[in-house]
Amino acid sequence: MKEKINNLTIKMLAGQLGLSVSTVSKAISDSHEISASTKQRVNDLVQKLNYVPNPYASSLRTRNSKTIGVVIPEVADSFFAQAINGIESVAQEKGYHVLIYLSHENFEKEKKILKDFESGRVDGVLISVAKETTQHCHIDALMDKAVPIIFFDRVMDEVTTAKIITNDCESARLATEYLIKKGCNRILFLSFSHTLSITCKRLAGYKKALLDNHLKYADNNILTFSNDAKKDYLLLQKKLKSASKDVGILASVEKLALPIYQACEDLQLSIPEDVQVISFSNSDSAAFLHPPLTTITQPAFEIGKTAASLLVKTLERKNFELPMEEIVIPSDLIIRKSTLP
Amino acid sequence: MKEKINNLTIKMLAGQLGLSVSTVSKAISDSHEISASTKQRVNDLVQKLNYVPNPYASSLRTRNSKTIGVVIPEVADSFFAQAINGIESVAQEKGYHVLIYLSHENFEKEKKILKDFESGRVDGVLISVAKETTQHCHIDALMDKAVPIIFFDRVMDEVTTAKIITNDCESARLATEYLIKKGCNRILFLSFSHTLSITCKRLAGYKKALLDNHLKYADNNILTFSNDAKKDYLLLQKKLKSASKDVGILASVEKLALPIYQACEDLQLSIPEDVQVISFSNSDSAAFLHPPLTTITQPAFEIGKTAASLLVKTLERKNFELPMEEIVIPSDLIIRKSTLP
DNA sequence: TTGAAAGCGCTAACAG
DNA sequence: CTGTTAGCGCTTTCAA
Repeated sequence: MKEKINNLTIKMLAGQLGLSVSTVSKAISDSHEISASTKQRVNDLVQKLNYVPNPYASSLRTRNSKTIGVVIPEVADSFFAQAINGIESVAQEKGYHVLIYLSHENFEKEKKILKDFESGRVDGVLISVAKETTQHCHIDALMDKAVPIIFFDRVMDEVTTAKIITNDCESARLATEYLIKKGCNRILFLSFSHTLSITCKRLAGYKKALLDNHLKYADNNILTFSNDAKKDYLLLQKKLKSASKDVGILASVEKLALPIYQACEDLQLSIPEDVQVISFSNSDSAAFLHPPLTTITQPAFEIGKTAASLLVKTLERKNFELPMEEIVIPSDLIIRKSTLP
Repeated sequence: MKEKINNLTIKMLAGQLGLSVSTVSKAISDSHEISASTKQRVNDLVQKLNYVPNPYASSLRTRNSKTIGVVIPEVADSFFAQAINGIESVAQEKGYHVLIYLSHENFEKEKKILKDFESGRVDGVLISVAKETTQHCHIDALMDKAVPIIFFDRVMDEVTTAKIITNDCESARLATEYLIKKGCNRILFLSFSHTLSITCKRLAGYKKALLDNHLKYADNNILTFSNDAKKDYLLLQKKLKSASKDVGILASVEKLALPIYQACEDLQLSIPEDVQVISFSNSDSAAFLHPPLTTITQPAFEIGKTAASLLVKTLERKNFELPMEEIVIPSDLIIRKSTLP
């Protein structure tokens, strides 16, 4: 293996220029203490020798890393992909670095990740919690170390910090009502967690719509998916088989949509004639499914961007107080052909 | 803002235990020089006080960061999402951290990102180059600083280093031949770059299939998309309109597939009767498009995982030589209904 | 406007 | 087996 090259240091620059280390340091950070001509000389040499400062030495000294930690359950979901885009857009603009971690919906992994953040590796954290996460000790521990942490999408109500979310309850209510108006008298709600903030709120919206429209709520219309794709699929099939006419489905997350299409195909049920479907989804291909899927589409990029902006603001300004409440960016109900005209 | 808490240091631990700093340091890293009983005492206190070492101090001293840099053009593409998953899986296992950067297909951004890597921020780099990237000065500069860099998917032939790719040429050849066998006598090749390794190789495979099957190659069957979605779409429509019967399309990247469906819908062309379609795609929803899309599906997770494993191996073992050639992991041609039976 | 010196928290010779 | 010491490369008083 190639030997690691002896990297350029400020000390070497100082040597070449006949200046002191501190002067060079100040010149590089464009301090007002330094004369224009010295800055010029320093910067010329920096350019010429292609000097790149060691960020870790700087971090050690200044106690900040210009790095934010992003913790998400998975990447292979359009929502999170777009949210990362939003986060990255502000990171790139503001000169921050993005460390990414996947919890894979697992609480222990999430804990381990946050534990590491107590080291000072990151200046702040953006998190969308795992499905399994019901406690917040790991988050509290981090906050105790004064590491700002902002939730996005999947939040914990019990923790007092900024939360960037969409109008989960209201958009689920709207979608459910839409299904009712289109003639569904039985509506299945597909979920994949009892505890996640987003599924609770979306379920609440679903319930509210039923109530508003004088339909009775029944537990057996709620399907909670496990992680066992096969088992989940069979459950869905069973429900669909036993359902009468005029059934609707509201899928509370993107990945639940495709199994519905699969099940309908296998059972020879046609969408939307036999079953109408609406799903939370940010996937581009929703419009090209057969039939095109009516979706609740979340402002994923915006959510990521807003969360990151807020975090960076908190980090930059000594006096900026992290707003402790929720910021809600509404979703869109996009009507396509999986619901009746 | 909350004041930053005075973090625990090895020095404080040493003080409490009546040991020297170096003993504690060695105990924590489980050095053989330290007695079991001392290790026990140290670890108990570490546990009790919840000590987390400062990674940047350690990095500064050891000159490595346990961090890898990942540079990709975008995240909102199933291939890259899955590749990140693969990368993260080995990072998590091996205790590495993943810094992620998006080039947005832009050469200047990519250059800036790699330039920063010269600082020692990362121990190694995994990159899939931007569409605009045709030079490799930025990569050479990094390699000169002995930072291992491995290409995945989109490589540069001119650079001598490890490259993890799929069998681009062969799978495109296979797909093209499949279209020919199914009766296409004119096949459009949709590309979005003249220069990218993957598009060149896929085009070569396409050409080879034509040659093997005594079809003549025509430049006007090659559609190169710009970034102007509207213009691209009109171009595609125009081509499709002017095409006779028995036309096939091979889309060389995932994001080109949906516009084809859109265009066929708008022009009232039916797939696969009027036009047969095959696309490179890793999207789950391919199977649920209307009609289900025949795809060349790349081993995205595997590619990411292999690239990351190789990088980590290079980093861990002083004597491990980065293999300088290509590792090819084949793609699958998954036949669905966008091609004739 | 510049420089000397101390030190961020950790590791690694080296000595004991 | 444990301790002393000298930095890693940078920033930051403080003094000149």
